[in-house]
Amino acid sequence: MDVSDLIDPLNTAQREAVTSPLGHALVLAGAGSGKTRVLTHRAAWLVRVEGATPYNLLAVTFTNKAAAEMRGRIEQLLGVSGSGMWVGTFHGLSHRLLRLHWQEAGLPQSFQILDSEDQRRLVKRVMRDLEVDDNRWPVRQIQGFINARKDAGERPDDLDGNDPYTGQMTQVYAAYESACRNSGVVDFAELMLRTVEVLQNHLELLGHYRRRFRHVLVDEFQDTNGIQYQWLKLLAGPEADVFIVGDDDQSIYGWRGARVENLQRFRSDYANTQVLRLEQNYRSTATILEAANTLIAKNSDRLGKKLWTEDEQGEPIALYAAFNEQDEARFVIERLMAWVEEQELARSDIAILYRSNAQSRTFEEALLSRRIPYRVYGGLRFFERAEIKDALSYLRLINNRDDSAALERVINTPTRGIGNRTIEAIRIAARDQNVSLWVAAKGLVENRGGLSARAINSLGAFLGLIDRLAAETVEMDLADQMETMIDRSGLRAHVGKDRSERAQDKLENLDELITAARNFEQDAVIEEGMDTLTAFLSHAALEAGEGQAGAWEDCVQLMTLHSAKGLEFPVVFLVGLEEGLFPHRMSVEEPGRLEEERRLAYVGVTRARQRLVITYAERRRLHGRDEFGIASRFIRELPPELVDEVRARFSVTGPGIAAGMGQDKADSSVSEAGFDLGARVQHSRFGEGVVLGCEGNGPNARIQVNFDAVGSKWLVAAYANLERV
DNA sequence: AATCCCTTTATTTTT
DNA sequence: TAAAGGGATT
Repeated sequence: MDVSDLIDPLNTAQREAVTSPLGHALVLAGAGSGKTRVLTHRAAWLVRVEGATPYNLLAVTFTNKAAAEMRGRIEQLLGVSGSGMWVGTFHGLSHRLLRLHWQEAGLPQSFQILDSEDQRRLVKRVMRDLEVDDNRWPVRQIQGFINARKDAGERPDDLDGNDPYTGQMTQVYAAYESACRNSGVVDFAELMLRTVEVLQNHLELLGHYRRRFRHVLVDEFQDTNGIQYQWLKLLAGPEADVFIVGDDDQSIYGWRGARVENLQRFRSDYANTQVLRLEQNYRSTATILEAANTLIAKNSDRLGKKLWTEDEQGEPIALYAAFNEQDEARFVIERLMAWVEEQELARSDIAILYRSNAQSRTFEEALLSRRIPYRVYGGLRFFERAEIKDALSYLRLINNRDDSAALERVINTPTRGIGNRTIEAIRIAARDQNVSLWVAAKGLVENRGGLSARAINSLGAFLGLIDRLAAETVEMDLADQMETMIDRSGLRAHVGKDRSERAQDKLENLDELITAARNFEQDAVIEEGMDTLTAFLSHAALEAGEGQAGAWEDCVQLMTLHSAKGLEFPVVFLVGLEEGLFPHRMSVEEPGRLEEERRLAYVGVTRARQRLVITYAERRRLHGRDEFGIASRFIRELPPELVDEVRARFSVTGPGIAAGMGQDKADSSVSEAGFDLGARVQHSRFGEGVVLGCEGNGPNARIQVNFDAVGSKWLVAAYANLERV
């Protein structure tokens, strides 16, 4: 049997992991050590050498993107495609299981999935019903509580609500649950919890899956939470071999319930776990790697791992202390422009990484003004847009009239004379009779009870419209159904009336949705027992799509450190390394959270392949006021000999006097040798220009001047003989 | 139903 | 600062 294609591309440690004897294995895989390759090759190895079939595999990850990549690579190695392999995200696989066993799970056959926004709205509505003051009890906080409880596997009955806080939270939790039940909807956490419960309560199902899944593989294990761990433990029965890959140093989601301890716990729960380490890094230069190692060594409680590379030393890490955030952006962009030109780098080879989203703005403005294409990751995703969710809500109602979350969303969108009072009356009726909003509304119309004739009319018209459209579109294919709903509900006209410049975008989004439906119908493999509409709605909730179109253009990449995990770039700018910003002020108090920030810095550093530039601003406009920043402790924790400081202040009188920029003239001081950034200067040969920046100090200081006539030039300050104009 | 004005708040995010 | 959400106003 020839397995050279599985084995040859691997190094010794990777090979040892891939070919390890059956049994449990924990692979501690450092950044850039080829963990996805190990995982996929292991899966293929199990089938091609150990006699497993794809049917015996369960492979789990966190994101749709990672799952798709994993599936693709495994299928490629096995030479099969479209197999019945269970490869997917925790939520996707749970969803699949619940669709197959909806009866055992106590769900309606066409149950729908609430995304976070739907969930928040529903929690809020429940709170109104219970008359819980949302000033004292912020909705988001309660939503967080509910999800945290579910992630820990706890139902309201499991909670001890003796103290007022837990008592109040639990009351809302319980009411929220019953609202979900009445509507036939589940939230993301519920997908996990309900799956665990079905398996616990139906041993025949559990036995079936345990007999099937002889080999369980899990990626990014450090990101698992309590319920996901339970889920795995259930599905991977005593007969199964479990192969997990993770990196405790890249655990950056503790704040949303991820438990790094699960790595340790796995080792003690699964006897004879073989622990393997992947420490050879194929991504970064020795300099970058050494910096990363030194930084992460400051954390305690590590499982221990030290990355090494055969790569060359590479360039030192550049550090730039900017005057303020604009100067920071200016520096980053000039530097990246120079590299794109000189080294013929693609713009997409360059990433600007920051701690928080708000920091992207300054960079966007600077990039925009120089007409450099860029792409910001994150933000609103396609299926999360308001007009898209409105359209989907009409379909949800067609699918299931009791979906109160959907009804509430569209009952007066577009406005059709059903105001707050009417909706409130429906809610009260629904609550009193413990029925869905749809049933309550129907009752009100039939009994003509308690509402003005006008309200009854409007409401009756709405109910009739939905019923009629449902009947008329039942035979249509999904895309036609979608189009009919968008048009006949009046949504398209409503969206088109939006007299902001966004109306056009929104209309295009609606068309895009119809196209998405058409493509889905053609391409998607639909689970047994699910109709196309249900499948599409689930797909929309589980896979919210990309944030921005236009990804094909060669763009500079802007994203948070969190979203950069798993990616790599030849050039990385790590910006805003100031105390209070990174590490964030909200994380510096507790040692545990500070360590997570440090891991985040580690993730950032290890994204870079060839060049890493770190910047911070000595002054930054934050929440409308000027804040003075000091360099992040993470900068000090890097080995100084690997860091090359690019000096922007070129005062000869010593450090500490920063030349101010534009906005704050009163505060700017100019040293004898120096010029303000932005100052107009005169050169004997090049004429007049504007000072853009400078590097170095003393006699070696170089000044960059953008001359009106000849453009930007670097000049040695000592010889330039610049005169202020 | 739309508009205005006030208050509040400002990490990280996938499913 | 600025954006978003809520309440009151028109």
